[in-house]
Amino acid sequence: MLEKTYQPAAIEARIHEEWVKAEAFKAGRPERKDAAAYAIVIPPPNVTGSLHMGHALNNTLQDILCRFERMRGRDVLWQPGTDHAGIATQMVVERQLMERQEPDRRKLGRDKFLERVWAWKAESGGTITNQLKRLGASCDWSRERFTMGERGAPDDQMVKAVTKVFVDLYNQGLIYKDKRLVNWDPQFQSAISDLEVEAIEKTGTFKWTRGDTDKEGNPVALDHKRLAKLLVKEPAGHMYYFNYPLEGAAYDPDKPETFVTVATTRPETMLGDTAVAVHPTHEKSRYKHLIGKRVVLPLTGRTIPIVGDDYADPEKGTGAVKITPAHDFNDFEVGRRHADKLVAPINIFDAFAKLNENVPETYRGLERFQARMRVVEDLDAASYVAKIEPTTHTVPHGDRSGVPIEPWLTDQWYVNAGELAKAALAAVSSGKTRFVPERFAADYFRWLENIQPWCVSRQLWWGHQIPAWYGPDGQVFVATSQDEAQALAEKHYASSPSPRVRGEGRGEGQLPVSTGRGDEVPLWRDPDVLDTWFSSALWPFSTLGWPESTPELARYYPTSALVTGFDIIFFWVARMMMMGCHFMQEIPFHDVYIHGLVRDEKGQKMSKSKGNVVDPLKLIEEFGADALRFSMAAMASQGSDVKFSVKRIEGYRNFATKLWNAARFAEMNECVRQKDFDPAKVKGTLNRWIAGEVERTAQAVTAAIEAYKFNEAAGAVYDFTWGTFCDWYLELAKPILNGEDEAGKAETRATAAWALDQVLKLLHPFMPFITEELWERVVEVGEKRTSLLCLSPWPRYAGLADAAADEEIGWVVRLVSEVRSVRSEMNVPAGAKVPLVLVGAGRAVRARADRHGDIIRRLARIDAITFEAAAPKGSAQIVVGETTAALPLAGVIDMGAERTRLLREIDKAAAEIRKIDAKLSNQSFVAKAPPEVVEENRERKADFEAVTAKLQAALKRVEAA
RNA sequence: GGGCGGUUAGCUCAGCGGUAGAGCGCCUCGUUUACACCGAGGAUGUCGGGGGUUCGAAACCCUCACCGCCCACCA
Repeated sequence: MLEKTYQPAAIEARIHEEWVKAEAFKAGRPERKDAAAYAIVIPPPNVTGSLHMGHALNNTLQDILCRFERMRGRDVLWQPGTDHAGIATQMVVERQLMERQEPDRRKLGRDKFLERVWAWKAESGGTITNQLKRLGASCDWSRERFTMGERGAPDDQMVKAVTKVFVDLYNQGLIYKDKRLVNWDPQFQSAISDLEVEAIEKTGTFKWTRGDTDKEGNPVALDHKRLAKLLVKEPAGHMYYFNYPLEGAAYDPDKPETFVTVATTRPETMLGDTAVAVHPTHEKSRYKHLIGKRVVLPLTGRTIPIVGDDYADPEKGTGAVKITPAHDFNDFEVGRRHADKLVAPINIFDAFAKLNENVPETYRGLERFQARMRVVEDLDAASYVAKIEPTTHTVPHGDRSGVPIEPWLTDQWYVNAGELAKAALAAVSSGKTRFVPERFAADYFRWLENIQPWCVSRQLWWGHQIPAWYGPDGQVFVATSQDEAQALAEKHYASSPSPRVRGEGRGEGQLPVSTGRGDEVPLWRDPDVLDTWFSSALWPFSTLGWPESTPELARYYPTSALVTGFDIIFFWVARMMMMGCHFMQEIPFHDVYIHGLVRDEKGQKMSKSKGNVVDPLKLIEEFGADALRFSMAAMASQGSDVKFSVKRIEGYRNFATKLWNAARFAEMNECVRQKDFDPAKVKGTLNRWIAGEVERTAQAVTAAIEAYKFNEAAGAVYDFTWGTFCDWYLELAKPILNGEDEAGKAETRATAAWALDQVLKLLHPFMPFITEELWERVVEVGEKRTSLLCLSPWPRYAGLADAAADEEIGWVVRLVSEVRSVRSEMNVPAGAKVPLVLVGAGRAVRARADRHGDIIRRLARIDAITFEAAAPKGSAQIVVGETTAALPLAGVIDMGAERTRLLREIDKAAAEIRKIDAKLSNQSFVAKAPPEVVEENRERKADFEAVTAKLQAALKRVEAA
């Protein structure tokens, strides 16, 4: 006997055990070896992370697809795994060191530090996969992969994949080392990619202009103290105007012909200026006559040229722009164009963004915003500051560190993304890979079409170390292993003169390499690691065994679908497309389904700092995994964000209980499954009707999942389960199940059991635990069922719909509903049984009423049904299609109220008729609208007219009484 | 600056050319043996504003307003 309510906690754990024991989710189950394959690779969560609502949404949707396809008989691989998440994980461990007051990573050294990270991974690495299991994720857990492979195993296949991709791309000229400006994160002291930069808007408040006077007319000096205070609090948000004196002119701030004014939001960078640019030809370019002259760069003693360059916009700032090639992306390009006239870019910062030895001694070692203050003060002291204005501008910040990034000139490794993007673009424009919803393809195109070289080296320790070794002369040897690098180096140095040792290299793990001339040179390995997304980009094929050519790769690649959030289309989807197309010569997936973000009730992004994070595990504990999953599916309408709602989850918990009780009802009424039950062969009207409804629902759910319309699929199965199966079918079945007609009872029991099974199946992708439990516990001809629901076939029916049954049950439902409605409106006590008179019923209606008399009596709380030619006096009257039903309630109800009610009904019908008439009397509607629409309107009008006639008759009776 | 999305019942959202919907909340009633995590009934909308296309617009087009997101060289 089933308990009264569904208790998820214990059941979920046990059901999960059963799935595992049966290896239900294992890809390549022998009985499916001839079935079509269906594969999804999981977006690998951070290995040391824990489940958040975004994961819950993402994995629920994937699991719905996988379970659905598995039930449709396909050989499903849902490939699980985790990501090493370079920066994020390294940050966590560094913070741990700090909190425990242990030596920082630099003091610890690389090896010891990495040991700590691996230890942390070992400690917390299982958390998220266990949480995914709690959610019910039907991954093939035996195939779990980690982007970094096994610890200390350079031969690990996941590591080999990364190394091979790097080496191959290098040998193909698609990876190269370059000295150019990168986004430097001074917090991590690492380069980051363009995508990891977030533009944050800043607005200042400080305002000062040379020549300002106070009330007494005295000039107001720049308040250094106030400025300094402000700069500490908010370093950005101001535009500074500086005068650069013309070389040879006697500088006078009051004589504009003696200087050029430049504007900047980053004053400290002036120490690295190598030019001033003005527009060479534009009519509004007020400085163009100065091209070729030089200005004295204050504070430095250097002079720099004024160059003509289109980049200088006469409409912006002062029309003259200072050029700092080492610290600004545009300036770098300008500097490059005028390299013949300029000194080399002057790098003024070190890795911490403190001023380095390239600036005058007095500024060295200053942190960049202190430097900003000092520079402004010193410039002002010499009257070079023209004005300071508050401005609103966007300042690039590191998305993880949260500090302003500094464009910095360094050597980094780059992937020629422009080249790789070609195939990735073609795959989507040709339709081989499809975005759902389609509009996300536009973002994908826009980004890939304008893609910049991808900086893949990171100055971190946690990650795949770049497989490049350097000789003392800086010669690079890119190789899949140290041995191979040594061999390359030996070959190289055997044929070229012994390199002179330049500097001492970067000193790590130096390897001796024989030159073949009896001496040795040291090799050292590049200490940098690869961007985490570099290894994630290989995920669809690395997890399947690449670079080996494995059976899994042959069977499951390209994968069927990818399910992910829009926030990582660029980071991940586009890069998988690039790498997949390049290395596999084949797209990594056919469909990319993009879902939204999970937000809090107010629509805010969930974040730890806001404290509005909801823990899905808590929700699972409180409401069950099924309720959480169902609410995710029901709220996941295509392309829109999901606003989390506890009420909603609670509602679906109630839904689970409802289902549970429907099963309980079936059990109590001995609705036992019959082995060879055929829904096409049932005789009873009610049973024929529910069979048709099952078919319709199965088709709707199937179509919706196929179209990735998860909310529609969830809605269809919800409505059917609650609104059709529970509210009507089971209620209508009660009189039969309690009745004397043994044959009808037997058929209804069998049909109810069958229909419940279909509900369990249709619901299983959404609510796997409760459905699997009920599948097992509702007995089959007295014996326990041993099959698993998750592997049982998906409902596929055709031809069960029966129009006559639909019509008849529809009539019963409407009659019952109307009677209930009138009773309620007329304040008939809920417990009172009243008689029902069917007025002027023909043979067909009589037969119907006889067939379903028990049902009508029970559900509408009627004591007797009789047939009369006219409604008895003092009746409430109801029009149901062609039938007029009367409730003789003289003395019980207020006939005045009944009159009002009828008038209201008549008004409603009249309003509808007016609307339809307006259409039908419109010539062009009749002429131009599709005939079936016109016909439909005519029918509707006729129906309303018939109803009105009956209502009028009813009204007459009431008024006569 | 460019682009995308949103604005529908008190709240959260579906619907996206042919009769305005759901869940929650609200009101009334209910010990009817599956379920009060329930049942029955009910109220509630000039579908953001303004134009247009169409026989017909919540839906398509234009425009405005507001909200959100993404991209963009911090003069």
